[in-house]
Amino acid sequence: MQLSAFEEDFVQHFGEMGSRWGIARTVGQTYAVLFIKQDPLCADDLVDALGVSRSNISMSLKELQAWNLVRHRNVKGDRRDFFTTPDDMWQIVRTLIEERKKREIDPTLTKLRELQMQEPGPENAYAHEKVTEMRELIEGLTSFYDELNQLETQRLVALIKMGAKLRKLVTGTAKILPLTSQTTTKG
Amino acid sequence: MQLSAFEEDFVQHFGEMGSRWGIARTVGQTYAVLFIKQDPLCADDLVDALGVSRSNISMSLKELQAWNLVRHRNVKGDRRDFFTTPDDMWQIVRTLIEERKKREIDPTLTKLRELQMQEPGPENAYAHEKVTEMRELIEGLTSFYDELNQLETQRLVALIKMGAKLRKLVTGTAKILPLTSQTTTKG
DNA sequence: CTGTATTTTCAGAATTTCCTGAAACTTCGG
DNA sequence: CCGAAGTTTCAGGAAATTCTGAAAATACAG
Repeated sequence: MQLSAFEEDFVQHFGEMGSRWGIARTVGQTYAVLFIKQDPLCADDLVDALGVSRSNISMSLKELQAWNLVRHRNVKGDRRDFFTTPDDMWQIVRTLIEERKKREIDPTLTKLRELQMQEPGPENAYAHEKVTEMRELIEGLTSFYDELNQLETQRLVALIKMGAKLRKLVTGTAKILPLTSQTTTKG
Repeated sequence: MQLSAFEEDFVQHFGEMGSRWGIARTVGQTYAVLFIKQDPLCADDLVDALGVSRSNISMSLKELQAWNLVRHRNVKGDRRDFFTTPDDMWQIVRTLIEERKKREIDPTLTKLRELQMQEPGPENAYAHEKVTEMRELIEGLTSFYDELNQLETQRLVALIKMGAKLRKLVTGTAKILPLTSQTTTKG
């Protein structure tokens, strides 16, 4: 399972970006190989393509499976496990955002809510207020995300393709949404 | 510059989340202290509050400044530098997204475009196609982001506050956007 | 220019994260 | 039940990242 120069370049990039994306080098490369190759691959194909240890591939695949980013396919008459990436790229985008939200945002939201339960002594009045402000902002953003996420992919694609029209639509909604809720936007 | 138990809890959380957010522990904590304290603080206040070295604070502040997440304020009659976080939380959100886009998405978009410049040999036909698919998806998403980002904060807040209404609005737009562009949504 | 207060730099120590190889485990045909 | 093919686990080594302390740089009053 040798990679062409073209594929190699693509795969290397995913390895290098790994640390910025919060995943290990090999995890990124493993995903990249599965993405760019049409046929399902088994673990040994990946060892061969990436030149890393068998156990590293095993753990990387496990992590990708935990993130729902690879699929497991049994090939009849072959005992080995074969893997691919899901075909629907939009599903991949949804999964990525969902997983990042789970890891990067939800724990903080939980902590902020927990902090807010406490009765603030007078010394913490300001801090308490800032925690509220941050919590409300994050809650607003995540509800917005939840709304978008509920749209079927077709509509989401349409919305995203709107481009410049979107701004006009929202601006044109001024009558429906005349910014009356300014009491809460003290910033 | 002692922190109250409440503040300490908040600051610790930002330290712990740091690695998930792709920033160093001290950078996260430094930001958290500046965020939760009303008055501008100098480097020594931060050393005191966090119990880390002076040089670590210096580098963390430098990094936060590079990200435009802290402001630098000169206090008259005091030679030291004082720092705060910007008041407008929405500006902070915009900055965070912008910086992450710059670090996590733009390099990949550049790489995908670069790969696409190459004439694909027949062996790379599939890979070339997948690169195109990924590039188009990312370009679509980033244009959508650019559109939202051009909205003034007030309108953005209004949009985000719409909640459930948003879905109806977009769905109601079906006549304006009757999903005619299905030729491109082969997924 | 000198002396003092403050900030920055950077080599290497400390810590964390990632990867490997050996061993254990699982699955399945015979 | 045995053996072979395949997979997973995990302790410890390798690599990368973060932090520290000492020294250098900067800023400024006198």
